[in-house]
Amino acid sequence: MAAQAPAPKPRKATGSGHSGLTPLEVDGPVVLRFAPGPSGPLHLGHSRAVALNHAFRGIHNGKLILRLEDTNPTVVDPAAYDLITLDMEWLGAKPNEIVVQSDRLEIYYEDARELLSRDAAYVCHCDAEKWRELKRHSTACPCRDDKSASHLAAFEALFSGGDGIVVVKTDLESNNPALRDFVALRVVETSHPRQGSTWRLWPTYNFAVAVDDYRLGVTHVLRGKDHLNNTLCQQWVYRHLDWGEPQFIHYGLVSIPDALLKTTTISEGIADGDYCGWDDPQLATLAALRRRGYQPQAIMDYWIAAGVKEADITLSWQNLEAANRVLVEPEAKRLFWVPEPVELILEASQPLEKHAPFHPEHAEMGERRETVMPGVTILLPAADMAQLAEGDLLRLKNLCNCRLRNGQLEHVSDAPIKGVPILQWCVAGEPLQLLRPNGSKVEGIAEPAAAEMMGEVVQFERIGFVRLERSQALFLHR
RNA sequence: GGGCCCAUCGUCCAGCGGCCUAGGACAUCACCCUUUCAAGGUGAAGACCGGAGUUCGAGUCUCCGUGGGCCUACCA
Repeated sequence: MAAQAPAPKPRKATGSGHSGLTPLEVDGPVVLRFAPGPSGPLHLGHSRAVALNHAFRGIHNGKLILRLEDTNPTVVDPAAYDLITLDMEWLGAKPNEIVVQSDRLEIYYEDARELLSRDAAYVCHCDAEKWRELKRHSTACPCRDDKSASHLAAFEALFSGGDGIVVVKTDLESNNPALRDFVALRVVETSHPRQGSTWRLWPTYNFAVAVDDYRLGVTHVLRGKDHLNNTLCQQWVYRHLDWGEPQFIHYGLVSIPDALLKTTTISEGIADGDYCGWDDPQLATLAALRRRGYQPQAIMDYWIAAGVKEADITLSWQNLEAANRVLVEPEAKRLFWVPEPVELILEASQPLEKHAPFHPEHAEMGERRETVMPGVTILLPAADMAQLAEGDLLRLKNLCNCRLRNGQLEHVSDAPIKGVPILQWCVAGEPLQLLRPNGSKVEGIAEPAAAEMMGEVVQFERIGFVRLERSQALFLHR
């Protein structure tokens, strides 16, 4: 309910600071929608729309519809319906209702008939190129004002065969070429993953969106600025049909550096073996971020902080990482991981005890204990060892101080000594390959405790946060 | 070519005519702390795209310029 405000205050500010969002102008219940095309799972770019719509649903105790826009049978990925739903749930934005456009074709047909009978649309049989060319010069095609034929009859004929499109009349004179007459329905013979070949007449984006937003009772259309002209087109449908309009709100475009977001390119890359799947850690799909250990809350918070300004913005990975670090740091267990290990024998007169806390500030999280016997082989990072020379002192972290002599480690003492280089080490452990988002891989050995933490986000000391998987550690961020 | 939208520190946000000698977060730099190069503490550096106007007064309003983005599909 939105009944808290006696009068809907236009441009109400105040909202900055808390959730950060300025509440919507409301007059009754709020219905929002997130409307992706099911051509693949969601990526980081989509998550902004999810975050904003979800946040406003929360503020106004409204309803959020997930609308799957699958009116182009040629680009539908049947798996995407479930993947998208799952991604939304992961983000904590489970929709109240899911609608699929291909289930609603008859609704679009009905509204198309109404448009035709009101002379607000026409059936056109012209060549596509020619029609476009005429439009470019603000001139009507012969079909547009052909009163001799029944456009309604021509429309019905399209169901059984033949070519033709249904066009919504707008203003051909408009000096904005993007707004002159637009196609509402066209023939697509390709079989649809959900509908098969039951239908051959499919609505286009602008028409289906206008119909659905109205028919589903959407009160606030919140979407990117790239839809500015689409909104103008869609408003023609509202006017032709005497429909009340929802409130249209546009936020600026986001540019996401170093990220491949184009669904078709990704799926090609998967097919070619460049990526292991939608969750390949090199990608910026939500599946990939989830797999690497990103917390949904970090992503949601990031977008809420960005708000709904109309200025275009650039995503800062660093800032997103910082938001995630805040969430992950208090929970992540610390672990040694020795990259590209070199082997050295430990010389000691008695067994040594390792006591390493899982978290330096949370003793209650326990510690890693290990008894190290004299004579065992210690694994140390090759890069660190390269810095040391014969006779140097070094400290095996949380264990003891050693002197490097004759290719061996000579136990010297146990208490830490100021100024002595501290190295991570392990005796034996889990071979774990570190996989960075740029695709690079480093072999290494993690201490045995890692075996019990599969699936968890942990912090490899001096490396950064990673999420553990079977034989891999997926790099999250520093 | 045409149209639409936008313009404050590196990034994101705040600022809605005087409270701004422009504030915050993250990033950066320095120092402190530290058996992690994480976290934490202290401090520093860092922006109103340009030009006209309106006004007693402009980051805040108007116009022009410049820059950027998007749309101009029988894609979504």
